[in-house]
Amino acid sequence: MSKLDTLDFSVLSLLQENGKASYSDIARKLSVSEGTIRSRIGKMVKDGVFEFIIHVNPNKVGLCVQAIIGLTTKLGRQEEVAGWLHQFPEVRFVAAFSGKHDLMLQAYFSSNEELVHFVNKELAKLDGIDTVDVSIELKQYKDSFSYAIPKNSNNSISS
Amino acid sequence: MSKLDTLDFSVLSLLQENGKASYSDIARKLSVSEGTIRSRIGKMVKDGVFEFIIHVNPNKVGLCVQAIIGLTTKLGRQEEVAGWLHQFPEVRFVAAFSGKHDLMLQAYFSSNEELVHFVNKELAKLDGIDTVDVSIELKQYKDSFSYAIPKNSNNSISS
DNA sequence: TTTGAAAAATGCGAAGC
DNA sequence: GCTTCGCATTTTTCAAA
Repeated sequence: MSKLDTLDFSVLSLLQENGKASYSDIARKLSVSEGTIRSRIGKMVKDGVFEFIIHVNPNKVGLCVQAIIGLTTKLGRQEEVAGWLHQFPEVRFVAAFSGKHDLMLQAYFSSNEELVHFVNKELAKLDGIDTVDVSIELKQYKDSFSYAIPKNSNNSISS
Repeated sequence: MSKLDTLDFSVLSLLQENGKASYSDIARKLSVSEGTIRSRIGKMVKDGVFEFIIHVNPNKVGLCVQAIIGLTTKLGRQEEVAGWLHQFPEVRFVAAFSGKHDLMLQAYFSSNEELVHFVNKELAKLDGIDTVDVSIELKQYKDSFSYAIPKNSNNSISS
C-alpha cells in the first residue's frame, strides 16, 4: 500500500468528473499510455482507494422517505447495535460518533409507515438502545460524491 | 418520464453489484440484446434515475476527519444558509430536516484543525445560524450505495 | 512501471422487424 | 421497443525497454 502520486490524483479527479471515462480518454488527457492508466486504476481499486459504483436517486425508485436517526446505546453495547443495524438494507450509513449520539445512521424508506415500523418494531427489539432521535429529510440541497481531495496530503493511511 | 419496469430494476440490481459491468455482460445475464441494455441505461441516466460515479474512500486520500453537523437557523433563513453551505467542497451532503436540527450536513476534513476552522471561522460568518452541533465520526460501520430498491413501487415520481 | 502492438471484446449507429 | 449487423473504439494480454 503505497502513497498516491500526482498522476493518481489526476486520474481520480477526471473520474470524479465522469465515472464512465475510458482508460483511453484519461490517457489522452494526461498524455500517458492507456496501459499506465489501467494499471494505476487497477492498483487503486485493489487498494480500496475508490470503487466504480452507480448512485441511484432514491426518489426515482420510490424511496421517498429519508431519515437520519441518532441513537444512544447502553454502555458497552455500541458495536453490537451497530452490527445489527448494518444488516438492514434500508440502512445506508452507520457510524459511531462523538457528540450527542453514540451512533448515527441514514436510512431510506418507501413510506412513512415503513419508517415507523423500522423505529417502533425493529429498533425496539434491541435492548442495547437507550434513546432514538429521528430526523426526517424535508429537502435535499447537496449530495455530492466529488468531494475535494487534498492533493498534498500524506496518503499512506489505511482505511 | 415513465415508470421503470422489471427489466430496468434488474439492470439496476446488476449495476449495484458491479458499477463497471458492460452492456454485453448485463445483456447476457438478462437474456436480452446488448442494444436493449444500452437504450435502457441511456434512458435511465437521462431521466436522472442513476449515474455512474466513483466512490473515493476519504481515509485513503487524507480526509481523516469526518463530521455530521446539525444546525438550527433563524426563521426564514434556512435556504440562504443551505445555499451557502452548498458551496464548500468539504461539505458532501446538506439537507433540511424535521427534528432537532433544521439543517444537517456531512463534511470531510483532512485534520481537526480544518474542522475547527470550518466551524469557528466559516460557519461563524453566517449570522443566519443559531446553534451548531458537531458530531465527529469515530468508527464507520456501513457506507453502502446498494440500498434496497422496492421492485413493486410506483416509479412515476420525479426527483 | 511504462510502453507498444496484436487479438479479443465491447460500444455505437442504423436499419428492419 | 427490441434485435441484428457492420464498423469504430476500447480493453486485454504480453513482450520488451
